[in-house]
Amino acid sequence: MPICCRHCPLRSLDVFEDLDGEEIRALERFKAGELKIGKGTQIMLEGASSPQLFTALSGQGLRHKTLQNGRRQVLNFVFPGDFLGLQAGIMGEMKHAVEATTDMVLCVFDRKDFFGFFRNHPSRAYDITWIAATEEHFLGEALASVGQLSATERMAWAIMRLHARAGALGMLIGGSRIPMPYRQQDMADALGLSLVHTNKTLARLRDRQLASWTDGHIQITDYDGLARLAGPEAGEPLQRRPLI
Amino acid sequence: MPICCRHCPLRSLDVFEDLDGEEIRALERFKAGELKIGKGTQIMLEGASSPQLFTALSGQGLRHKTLQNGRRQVLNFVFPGDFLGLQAGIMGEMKHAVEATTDMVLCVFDRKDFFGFFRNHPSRAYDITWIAATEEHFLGEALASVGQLSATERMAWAIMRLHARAGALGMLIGGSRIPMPYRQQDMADALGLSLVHTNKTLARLRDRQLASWTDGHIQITDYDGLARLAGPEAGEPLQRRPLI
DNA sequence: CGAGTGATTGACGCAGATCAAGCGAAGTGG
DNA sequence: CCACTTCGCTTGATCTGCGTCAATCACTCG
Repeated sequence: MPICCRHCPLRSLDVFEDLDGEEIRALERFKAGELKIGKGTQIMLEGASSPQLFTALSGQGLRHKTLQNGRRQVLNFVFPGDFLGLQAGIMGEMKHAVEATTDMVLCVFDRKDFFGFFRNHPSRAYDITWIAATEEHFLGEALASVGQLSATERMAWAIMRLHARAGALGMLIGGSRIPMPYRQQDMADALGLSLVHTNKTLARLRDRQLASWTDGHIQITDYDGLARLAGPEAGEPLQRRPLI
Repeated sequence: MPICCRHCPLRSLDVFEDLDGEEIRALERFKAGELKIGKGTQIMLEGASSPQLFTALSGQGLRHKTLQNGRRQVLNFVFPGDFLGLQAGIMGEMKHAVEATTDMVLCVFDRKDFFGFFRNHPSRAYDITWIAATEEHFLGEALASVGQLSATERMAWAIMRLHARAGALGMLIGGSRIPMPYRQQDMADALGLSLVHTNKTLARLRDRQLASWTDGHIQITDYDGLARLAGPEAGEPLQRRPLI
């Protein structure tokens, strides 16, 4: 019943690197199963040492961490193909929580097999390091955005990134409509803005005919205008990347 | 003339994991040389594919990225033991710049040997992934600080982190005096604050007898008070970590 | 001694936070 | 099936933390 990795619908996408037959078989041996979860489910808790690692196969979610003062920082949005739990696998404990915002299907791996897999498959180990380095790069960009851009620019940056990611996964509707199964509060917590100001910033983007967020989707109406606000880096297409 | 890894003065510190003789010899073979650079030198440029990777042996520096609008985000401060250039090694191109703020000595590795080293030494590969995951974790914390904390709290957080890092490396003077070879502008760019407000925030910390930054050093005068501002996570001691 | 760099301090203005109220859609339980 | 609650979005009014501008001071260096 679980999808065999060789028939994984994600792997046929251009963004994901190809693997040869032997490599795929190794992955299938590593794979422990598949998990369907409902929207709103907590996938991993902050501070927990999850016994399992996951790859998102379908659905969306978000990574976030909660501070002592009750405030919350959204670190990233989770899309299909994302590898979840690397910190638990490597460092022994999750440093942020992961939660599903739609129903999701996850590919499950056992943490106890992780080190062996890493050791016996150096190319996959390299891929995992690539993923960690890329995640690090993303957080650096996010930090620069939150630290140095205005609310409007941050929002444009976030929309550009979401557009690039959704585009690479073939999730865009009509080329410019991005699935957004999140609340404005989630976006606010991602960009370090208040909910109210997030709402008003979105209203301004709508008035300026740049993009509008309605009904669970963001519709981009002026890509170049957004890109000008967001800075050049935000528009770059995603690099081809490994899929574990 | 270069220090042999087996006599590396850093490795005898408690924060760094031990390696057995064979592992050390492998590191020595990977090591291409040593580099002394003067303060102010650019070690790696944003966007460049550095032919070399480094480990900081002594001195301090900073990682930063520059935005299109001319503003700058400092991602992290560089301390001895830090591995520099992972992104160039893995992703082919640095996503941020690294610059020395004091004279530094760097341990040099050739990028062309990197993949082979990674493949032939799975434990080292694991260590490198550990480093990437830890760096990711740090950036997540930094993002949460910049996104959700007030100027005073951010400053307290930064000082706590610097204290922990300097302490683990035995760089503290009298247990609470942290070497700070940076300008207030650097701290401002790290915390997403203006220079003026950074200065005023420091003045407030000084008035409240929490910490004072003078003469290239931060003196902590009320550790618990700072910790209360910064949040519990900031005070945690550093995990033991690999040294490449 | 003049020029440059970094720290410091005051005055002022604004982007964005906070407070408050209202709205529609979607439960939900009696 | 209809009150009643809850949740998320929207909008206006007000407040404030922090940015910006500007001037001064202390040091260092050629």
